Amino acid sequence: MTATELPTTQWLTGDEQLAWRAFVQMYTALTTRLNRDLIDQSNISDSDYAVLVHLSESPGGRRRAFELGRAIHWEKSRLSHHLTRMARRGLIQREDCLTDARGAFISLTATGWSTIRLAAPRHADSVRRYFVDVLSPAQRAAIVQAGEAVVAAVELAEAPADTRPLR
Amino acid sequence: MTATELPTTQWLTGDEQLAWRAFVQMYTALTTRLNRDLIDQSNISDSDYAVLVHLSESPGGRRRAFELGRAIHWEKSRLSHHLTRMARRGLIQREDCLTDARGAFISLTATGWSTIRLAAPRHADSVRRYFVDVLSPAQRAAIVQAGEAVVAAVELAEAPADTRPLR
DNA sequence: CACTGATCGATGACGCGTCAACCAATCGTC
DNA sequence: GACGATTGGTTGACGCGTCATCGATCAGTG
Repeated sequence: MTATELPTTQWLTGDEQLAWRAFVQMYTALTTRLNRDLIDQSNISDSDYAVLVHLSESPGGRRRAFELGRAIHWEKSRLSHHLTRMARRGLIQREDCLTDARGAFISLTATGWSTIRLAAPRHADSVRRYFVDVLSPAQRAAIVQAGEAVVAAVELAEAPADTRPLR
Repeated sequence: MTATELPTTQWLTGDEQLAWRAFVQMYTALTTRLNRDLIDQSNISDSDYAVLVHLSESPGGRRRAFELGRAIHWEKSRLSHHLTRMARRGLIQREDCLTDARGAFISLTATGWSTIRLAAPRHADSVRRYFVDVLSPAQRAAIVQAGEAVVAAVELAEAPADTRPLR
């Protein structure tokens, strides 16, 4: 939802602004639409989806909470809250970890399994419909490269100063 | 935050998946980072920023609430809630509309003005640093075109069925 | 003028995400 | 093996976004 820049304030040049606005519009349209499809078709949010997919690809549909958190880049408190809500809806359950008494395993319930199995292909259809199918191979390639460059720039900024090359 | 697809479940082909994941990673990295910069540097969220920018570019720093909502694509209830919070922080204020007794004008306060004037150039720097400067002109052009295609596809799905071409 | 329907906006309830604080267990070091 | 630091995880408070509902006003029609 980051700010739609508006044309009259030229903090960015015309070209730069055009690209930035296109990008913002693209991802807002895309994410709101995909989330809407997910809710309408499968009654889960995109956050639920991320958790379910990751668990469904873990051995036994089961994984340590902290691993899950790392995999989907959520902080532990957000994860804990969300798991509580998903458990309440019967999608996942918590289990004790025998080898580390602090830890918890998160595992899919039968409901969780059937939910993700129904949701995944529908979601893939949506992704194809609004994204993959409307882009040329060249455009997709450009996005892959752009993604690498942007992620690298952001990670550079996030690295602590002493591990970062001078500039 | 829409779901990170994971490699082992091939609902999308390798190439498709690559592009989709690159896109998701790009916008999550970008939006969280930009929002963080905005909060750290200017003590406002990206939502605040969108409102402030739009008002600052309206005549007299003043605009009808519903126009504001349309411009930034917010539903009226979200807007109303957010304006309440921004008013509480002294960034904006509500004024009566003389020509339409239902309506409200939203206007920047002095604090709102100074906030956006400080925030905008810093935000532009961030956009340049993480996005504009790391992309080639060709990549930017590809993003502009991709954005148009995606937005068109989404809007097509959102148009009511009877205004939509058969397929 | 009266009626109907649409529009502008606010509100309450509720799920979500962040922050700060906390507890318990584990690891590293001496 | 004791002790401080780190790690895994939960909780409560609070701001945010969505939904449903509501009140008030306006516009169009007869």
